[in-house]
Amino acid sequence: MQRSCGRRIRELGRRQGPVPLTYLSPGMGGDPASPPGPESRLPSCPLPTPVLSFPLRRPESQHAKGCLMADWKISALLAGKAPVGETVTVKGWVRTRRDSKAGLSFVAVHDGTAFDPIQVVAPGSLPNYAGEIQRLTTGCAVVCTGVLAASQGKGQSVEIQATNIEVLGWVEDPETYPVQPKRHTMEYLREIAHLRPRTNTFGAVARVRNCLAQATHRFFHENGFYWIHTPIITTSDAEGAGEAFRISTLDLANPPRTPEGGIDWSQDFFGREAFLTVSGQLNVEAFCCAMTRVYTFGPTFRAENSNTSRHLSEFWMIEPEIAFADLSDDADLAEAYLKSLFRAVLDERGDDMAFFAQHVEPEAVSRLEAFVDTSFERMTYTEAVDHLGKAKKAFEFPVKWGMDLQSEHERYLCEELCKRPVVVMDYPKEIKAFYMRLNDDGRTVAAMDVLAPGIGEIIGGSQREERLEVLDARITEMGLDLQEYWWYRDLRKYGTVPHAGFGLGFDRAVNYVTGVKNIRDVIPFPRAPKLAEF
RNA sequence: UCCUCGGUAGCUCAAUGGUAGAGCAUGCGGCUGUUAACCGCAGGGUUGUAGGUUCGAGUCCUACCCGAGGAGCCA
Repeated sequence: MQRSCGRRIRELGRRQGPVPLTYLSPGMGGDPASPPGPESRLPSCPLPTPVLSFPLRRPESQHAKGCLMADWKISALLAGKAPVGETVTVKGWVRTRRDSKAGLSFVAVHDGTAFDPIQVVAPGSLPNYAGEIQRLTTGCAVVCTGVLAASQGKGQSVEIQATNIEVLGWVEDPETYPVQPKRHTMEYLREIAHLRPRTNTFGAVARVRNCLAQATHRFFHENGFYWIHTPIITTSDAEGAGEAFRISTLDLANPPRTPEGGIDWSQDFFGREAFLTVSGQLNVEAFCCAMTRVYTFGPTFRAENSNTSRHLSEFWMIEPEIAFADLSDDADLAEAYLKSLFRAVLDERGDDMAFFAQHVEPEAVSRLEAFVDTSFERMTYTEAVDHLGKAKKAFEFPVKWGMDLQSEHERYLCEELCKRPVVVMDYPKEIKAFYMRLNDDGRTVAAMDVLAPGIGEIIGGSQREERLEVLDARITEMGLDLQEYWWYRDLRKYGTVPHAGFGLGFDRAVNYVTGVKNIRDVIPFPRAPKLAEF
């Protein structure tokens, strides 16, 4: 069933015709326009080589050149991609060293390509054994060459019988090297954000995060979406999505003034006030109303003084937008997308997920498996309020129609009442943004929140108001300036169509998948109030 | 930003208002195809910061800084 990349590209080029509102899972391939079957499956191209070198070199080609060694990814060696007896070289960092005075040392080396390190057996006969090998400590950078062998000990299938170990980088003061081969708290690791990628926990988080990002692009690509690079800098601060960071090149100590005494922004870099984006949605709607299926995936900035385990000042958001679609289509998309993400992690990062299940969150794997197999519960806001009113649980805040749901209410719905992800739809218009489509009842809008057990609101979305006169009324009603939205309103003047979309907090998705509780521990270098050291 | 709890060795944590300690890590020695190895010895401290109460403060009080949990804002 393996197919060449070239043939696959030709086949993709042939695809035409309508794309129905059904969603494929990444890796499953398949053309929705044709009946499902083996022929429609398009396996993704296998990664071409287990070696780490770039440009890519296969071990065989090196042999052909008379070279006896090749650089291997540790993940490939642990996966049995190299034959026992092969001479291999790995490059990485020491996790632990255990000595045997009988004349050998065991060095666990990791290179970030897999959760597990590989065991390098260093015999006492190495010329630098006493001088260097026995001085190796956690964190040293090494190049190890030797013969791949079936392990004599327990705990690993293969190991490297070293014939040469070169130490490239020493740890200059092992006593104060912050990463020790022991359990560290996440709070401590956060203070050494430049070194925490070397820990097994954060390495696993980084690989899972990458897997989710790749799976995101794969899902949208395979379903006919275009990735739109919406701007980071915006001149609109009235998007209703929270406080924005101002950007300016004016001299803060001595800014130009208007006659009235205010700051004269017309002399600033962009000739007007400018901010970091709080959402790419409004911009991506312009491309949606031209290209049908689009999405953004990039950083987003909020200047809120939020000190919680769920908020960052700089975070990554994914915002798909689909034309000729309503709220129900939007919910379908959210469900298909989330399931494809989690399926990818289960398929591709079993080693890391096993670690999370063992040490971080016992349910990490089982709840993802359940997630991809069960459909989301769906209910209207009005039904949700009903359920909450009948709940035997005592809430700190009373439930009343018209009020926004509190965290405790959302948790009850998905964790206790339904025990699965829940999509709550059709909220009172007073508590939602101006661009959400007014329902026929006149008092609710076509908004939805996806609530996931253990993480809360992971997706917020809506059908957009495509009727100009209704949109204008909502903008005015909420005290906003019509003129500020002139180009957004143009989209309704010229060939308007029903469309919908949502925003997924990417970092929150990583929280959910890994079971890591704090959002500051699933992003490489977190930014939050009073936190921008690295 | 609000409420609650916390900050002691490189890390994780003990210590009734009365001599600051353990495990791990590090160094040295011992032992072993080891598995966060194990055994022995050693070094390692302005108890978050600044004040205050007291004969005496890690411990009590005040302010500030930092962290955690919860809340608000939201993704």
